[in-house]
Amino acid sequence: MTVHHQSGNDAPNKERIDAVRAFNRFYTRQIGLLDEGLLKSAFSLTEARVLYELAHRDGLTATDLGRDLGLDAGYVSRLLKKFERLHLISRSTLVSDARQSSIALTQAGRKAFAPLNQDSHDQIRALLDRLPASEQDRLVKSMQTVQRLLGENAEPRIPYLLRPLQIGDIGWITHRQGLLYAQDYGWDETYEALVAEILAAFVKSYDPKWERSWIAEREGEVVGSVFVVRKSDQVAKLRLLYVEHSARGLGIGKRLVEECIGFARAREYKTLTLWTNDILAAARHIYQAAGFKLIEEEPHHSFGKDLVGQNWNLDLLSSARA
Amino acid sequence: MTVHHQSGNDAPNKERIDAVRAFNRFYTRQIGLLDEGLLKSAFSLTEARVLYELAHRDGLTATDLGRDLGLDAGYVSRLLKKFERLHLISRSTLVSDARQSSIALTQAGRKAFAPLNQDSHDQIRALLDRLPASEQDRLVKSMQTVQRLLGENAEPRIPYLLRPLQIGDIGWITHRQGLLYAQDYGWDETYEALVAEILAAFVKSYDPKWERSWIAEREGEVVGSVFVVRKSDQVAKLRLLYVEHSARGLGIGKRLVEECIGFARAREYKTLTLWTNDILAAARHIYQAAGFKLIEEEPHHSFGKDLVGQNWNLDLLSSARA
DNA sequence: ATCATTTACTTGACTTAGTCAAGTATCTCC
DNA sequence: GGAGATACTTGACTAAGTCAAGTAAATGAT
Repeated sequence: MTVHHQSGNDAPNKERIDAVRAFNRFYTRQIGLLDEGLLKSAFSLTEARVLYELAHRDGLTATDLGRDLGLDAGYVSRLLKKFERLHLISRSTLVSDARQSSIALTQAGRKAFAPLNQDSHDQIRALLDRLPASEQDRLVKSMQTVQRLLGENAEPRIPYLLRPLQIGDIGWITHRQGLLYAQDYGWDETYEALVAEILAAFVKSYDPKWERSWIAEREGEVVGSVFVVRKSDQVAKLRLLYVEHSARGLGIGKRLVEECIGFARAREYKTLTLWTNDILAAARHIYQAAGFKLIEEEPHHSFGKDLVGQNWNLDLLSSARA
Repeated sequence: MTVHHQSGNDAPNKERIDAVRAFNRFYTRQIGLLDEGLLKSAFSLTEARVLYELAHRDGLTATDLGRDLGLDAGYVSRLLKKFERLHLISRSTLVSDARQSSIALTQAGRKAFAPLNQDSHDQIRALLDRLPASEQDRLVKSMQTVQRLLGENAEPRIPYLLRPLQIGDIGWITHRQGLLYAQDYGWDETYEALVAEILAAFVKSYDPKWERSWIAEREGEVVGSVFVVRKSDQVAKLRLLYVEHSARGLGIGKRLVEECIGFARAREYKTLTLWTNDILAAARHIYQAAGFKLIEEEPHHSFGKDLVGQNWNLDLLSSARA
């Protein structure tokens, strides 16, 4: 929870490295324990891993197996030969490449794999059973985070999605904005309080016909948000736009602002206005690109800093539609 | 972020089990990859693990090693014999038990272990280097969560600690209270908004001489909090007491209330008052035990529910000191 | 079209890491 | 003082995996 200003230095420090090493030792042992429980079967651990892959993916070749499980090619060859002898798999030479064949479990293969699979399933179930549901969720979430961060960094299928406000969001957004602006610009706790105040008022006086919020979610995590509130019949105000560092470059900020403009236009507001500070350069670029014009600037002392506040307006009547 | 009401059913569902199994497969491979990189050394993987243990812990016996690393006793015996032959370890029979001996790395042993250790360190460093610092932190945090949840559930050395408010806390507390009361009692988003409003006001008008907050932290995570605000010269008000489910039973609620009482007494308030709802039984027990008296009850409709609000007072002059 | 190179897989020969069971010395608990 | 447990050792063994050499097919450069 320590707030440290952005250092710009991403070098992994010793504590982090040691923590990862400690986890590796821990999990080596953990996997060892789980594997012990499965050793009574007729198959070795590696054989079971191969069967698992075959049961869950189609059209694998010997090379695929070796690569994905980290096995020696010769060893894979022998394993497959053994499986073939036991009629657990069938191979069909690929038409595209006569050297390779596509390997599939036979009916007998599936039957042999089933108890193995069940044992492993039961074992993990027993492991989870020791924890209450909320902790099970935390465990799974943490594992997925580890996997995503260490994995091939494949971009998620859906880069992000927008959804309306849910319970827990306004606290979360307050928390993140409070920390973010403290880290990036050294703002003090009064900014977080301001966010809390604005969001509390938004919920309390929420008028669904004239006001709206968008939460950007990525892989189940909130990575940005924006709010539109009614100032008058004619004027809507865009508030509290933010995007997490980790989700920048995906066009989320632009998209959020576009949603606001579209909503304001649909509700036939004449003007969309917003207040921001000149140091927030990334946001300013988005506003400018969307057609907002700077109306006035004024220095002020807030959040423990000397800042320059800016009011920007978008004329919804004259501005061209996207 | 889905809010589901407490089901009371902790049975691990299929998705969770599958997610854990997926993680195990992933990490088996991950460890395999890391191990490959270390195989050029003169020591086998298991030998390296044994050396690591010996380098980091004192007074180990052969049995300790076998148990902690999951190795066969005979195999450990042979490994140690080999290390002894190479003068990497020395054994000294325990005075308490002539069958066992305490094993320690010799100077030569440390020297042999150093490059292994460095390689492993460098490898993890390279792994982390691919991630920005913020993601490195998330990785480490997630790993620690996994380790804690799957580990021996050893109670942390320090069960919890109290600290003052920091940036990010009020948002976090709003988030957690919003979700907690939605899950447990079905309260709607207006409760979260109320929390946000109260906390925003607390920060904005904070008077350090007369007001205070306590955040309970456990293993780096916020697990509870309470606030005392000034109502008048004579009267202080305790607000927003909560403790996470995962941290209940540690006496944190009681301790937080005691801190409030101690503070109110030290500031020579005459009365400590609080408002709560009758369904919050756990909190009520704490207040009663601390000497609070129920002053009045009143039904009200808030947070989407019919509730019974209660005002409780503690007379700080007449009540006995703890 | 041809030939060198690479890739996919196979096979024989081998080693290593680990298991199992039987045995000795010592300790613990009645 | 003796039955049983524990800490380690040792001999006999084998499953698991490696390495290198080889074949057949595909690929890429001329």
